[in-house]
Parts: sequence; structure tokens; C-alpha cells
Amino acid sequence: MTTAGKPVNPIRFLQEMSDQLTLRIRACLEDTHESGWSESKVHSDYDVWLLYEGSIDIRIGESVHRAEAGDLVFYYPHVPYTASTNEGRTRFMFVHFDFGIGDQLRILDSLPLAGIVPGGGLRDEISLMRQSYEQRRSRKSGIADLKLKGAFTLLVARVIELYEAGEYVGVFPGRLPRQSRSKGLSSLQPVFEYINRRTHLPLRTKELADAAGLSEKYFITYFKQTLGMTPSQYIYQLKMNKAREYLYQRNYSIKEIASLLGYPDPYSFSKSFKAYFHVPPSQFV
DNA sequence: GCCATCATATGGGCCCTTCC
DNA sequence: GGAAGGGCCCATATGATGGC
Repeated sequence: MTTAGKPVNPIRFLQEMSDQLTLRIRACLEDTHESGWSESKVHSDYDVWLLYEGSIDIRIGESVHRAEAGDLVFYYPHVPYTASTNEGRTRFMFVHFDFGIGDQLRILDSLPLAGIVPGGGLRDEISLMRQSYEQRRSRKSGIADLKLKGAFTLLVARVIELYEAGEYVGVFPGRLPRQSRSKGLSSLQPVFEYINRRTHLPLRTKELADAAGLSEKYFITYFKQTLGMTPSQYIYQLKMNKAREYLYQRNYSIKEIASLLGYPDPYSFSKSFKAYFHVPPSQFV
């Protein structure tokens, strides 16, 4: 997890906040088009296409990108595009979805994922996705929607993983107009670093605001706008995730963990832990 | 976009008792 | 002895609102 002093990139943030992430599929359908088909659209949510057959040219601004059969196309919200088929029939699955934390439904905007992901690195995940989709379509499983969501979560996670490994970087523009006015996660980078260096100490919002170079009140508003949670909620979740890890390691007493996480005593830590996990730390593992 | 004020809610420190 | 749980109280965080 977090190493003291090490910068928190958006992927590390996703990992640390994974308990709180929500992925909501708004629509998942297949489409078939003959050559000559074209559409110009702007979506209000994330949109992924899994191309089964044929190829599609996607124009965004002045640039044109070609997706071939097997590729995945990832669109970010509010980005106008024109898609058109080439020779022969084109078949693809499209998925509209939200991916976020709390009120913030566009948490992926901090990562350059929008673009055409070569299918080679996604073969297993796409296969599972198609299988789950087919089960839902044929109503073979009573929990098909849940399986589809699981498969799609794996697929999105794999795209993020490819980006993290340096094997893929999206080339489509991907910022919401509203967010382009703000500085996003990058301006909170000093705050994440500050928090990571001091998880063993009590942290005050005022200190974090100073680290960000903002007034305390504006910092809270800005933080919540960017991450969908308040600074104290973020720190609380971070500490609880760390507490869980320490307990799994079985190397520390409750008292030691309380101290490692900046709690003045084990009572306060225990109270916080139970409020979060609904189980006292002694019974957690 | 940024900041200030104010009322209210909440977290956390401390202490004590109880339980195992 | 270590940990849980509850009560009280205070400091701090937060939300609402409005101004520049």
C-alpha cells in the first residue's frame, strides 16, 4: 500500500479507495451495422465498445483513429465524436457506465484511458464479458446482471492495469468541461504526500489546506468536489484500510495499531474501527 | 474562483465499568 | 491485563449562504 513519502498517483488512490468505488452499468447492448453507417454523438457517461467484427473509424476533433475487431474503444463523457464503419459488417457491444466514489461519478477522468485499447492484452476479460452478456441475454443465470457487472469490473480494471504497466495510454481527449476548469487530482498531490508522511499522527484539515495552498473552507469544498468525499472521510478510510492490513499481518496489538495510525489511545481506535467495519478489531481476523 | 461567517453535527479524548 | 462499551464534553469539521 502506501509508502511514506512516496507520491500517490491516481491508480494508488483507486487501490486505496477500492472499498468505496462504485461501478454502475447504465446500459449494455450489442449493435450491428453495415458499411456506410455513421453516428455523431456526445455521451454524458463513460462508454466502452467491444468490437467483435469489422472496423470503425472514430473522428475526435481533427484526428481519426481506427479500431479493429478485438479492440476496445473507451470514450469519456462530454467528448463529441463521429464513428463510421468501413468495408463490410461491423458488430460491437457497447456499455454505458459510471465509475466513482460517493457523489463523484467520474473518478477515471484523472487517468488518460480514453482511446482504442488493443484487444491483445484484454483477451480473457473480453471473453468473460461476452460470456456474461450471452448468459444475461439468454436468461441462463438468475444472477446474470451481477456476473456481467463483475466481468465488466475486471475489464475496466485490466485497462487500468495496462495503463499502469505502461502498455497502454489513451489518446482521446478525456476531460469534462466542468473539470477542465479545476486542477483535478494533481493539485491535491501535495496533500496526499502530506497525509502519507503523517498517517501515524493526528491530522487536521487546516494542515492539509496549507499543504494545498488553499484556505481551509475552500479546500474542503474543492476536495469533496474532486474526490466525492471530505478530507476527514478520506483520512478515516485510509486509516481503516491500514488498520485492516495491520490486523491481517497479526504482528501488532490493538494498542500498537492505534499508535501507528495516530490515535491517542486504543479506545478511540477501537471505536472508530467498529464504526467502520461493524466488528471490533479483536474479532476482525 | 476564492474566501468569510455562522450554526450545527460529528469526532475524538477521557474516564469509568464490565467482561474474558 | 487487555479490550469493549458507554457517557460526557469540547474542539473541530462541515454545510449553507453570501460577498468580492
